[in-house]
Amino acid sequence: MQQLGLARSSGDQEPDPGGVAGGDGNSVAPPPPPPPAAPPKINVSQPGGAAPPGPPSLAQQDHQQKFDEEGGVDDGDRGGGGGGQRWLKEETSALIKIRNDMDRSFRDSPLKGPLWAEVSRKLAELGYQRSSKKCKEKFENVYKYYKKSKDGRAGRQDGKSYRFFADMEALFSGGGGGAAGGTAGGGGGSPSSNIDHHHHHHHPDGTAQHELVAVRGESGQHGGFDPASKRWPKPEVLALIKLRSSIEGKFQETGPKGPLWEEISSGMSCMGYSRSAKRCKEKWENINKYFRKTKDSSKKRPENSKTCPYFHQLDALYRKGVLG
DNA sequence: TGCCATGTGTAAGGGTTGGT
DNA sequence: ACCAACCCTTACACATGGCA
Repeated sequence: MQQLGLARSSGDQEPDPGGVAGGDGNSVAPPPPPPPAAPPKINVSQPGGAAPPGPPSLAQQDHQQKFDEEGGVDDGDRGGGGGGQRWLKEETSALIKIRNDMDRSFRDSPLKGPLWAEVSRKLAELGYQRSSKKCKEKFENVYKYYKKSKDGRAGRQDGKSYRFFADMEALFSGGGGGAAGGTAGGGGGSPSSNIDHHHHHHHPDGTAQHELVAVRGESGQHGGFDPASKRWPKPEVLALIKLRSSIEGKFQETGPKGPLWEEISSGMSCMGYSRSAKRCKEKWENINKYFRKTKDSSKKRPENSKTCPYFHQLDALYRKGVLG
């Protein structure tokens, strides 16, 4: 998740990405008025102001500072005074439930920031003060443990003993998302996108084509195609590369390129992928950008590198002179 | 005007660190 | 072992500026 560090350094505007959408964190989705009830905030594990782990780097310090400011003002992650960083069991369960209830929104919205602000707000209504960032972070960590347990990579032999396993299972295994609106499973937030939810893509606007794509568009690492997601599944990228390189000759000719991208878009459409000419062009530019970047920087790129999966395709095409 | 390169902001995945 | 917090990296969409 987080490129939090980076995001912070630049936008620091608040751990909360929602900033973009208009307001959260500092300004974004201002946390609602403090809940009537005083937060339980019993979790005090780090007396007297939880010292940041380890020697903070400059960036860290900066972050820490901002974070403190933030915490002090609106989100107050540490309740009444101090260091209460640890999440209570009930608190975590509440978080999971809220996230579960909002699953639909998480899947449909490309911007999660405001949604985490909403989660934070709902949590506050229950008396737990946690910033949107903390909610997001906590959920991601819970998800990591859940996934680890599920994969049997947990420390214990009985991986499924993770205390919140059941809660998470309810959310991801199909039973949960229910409350959120029908489609179970998928999950949308960050972590959930990682889960196998190929069959749950009934986007409100879901067209037959989307369904088709959902079936064929399984990207290796990111699961199925999600209409709500802008991400290009690997097969789709490969299709684009194939189409684009097949008419490279036309691109070499002078003249407007727009029609060519329209042609590619149509070709994509024939293959079951719905992408506008503009998107195709944009994606093409991006993958080439990454390709060049990767090629320039990583002379030591491992053959089986998982990143930039189309590296070899592009590399081969450039070598052959198909592209140029 | 269209293309291209570059910058920015955000999302997401994986991993690490240090305290409990 | 669990957990909170953080770091790093990749990927994407969108905006912008330079250039032919």
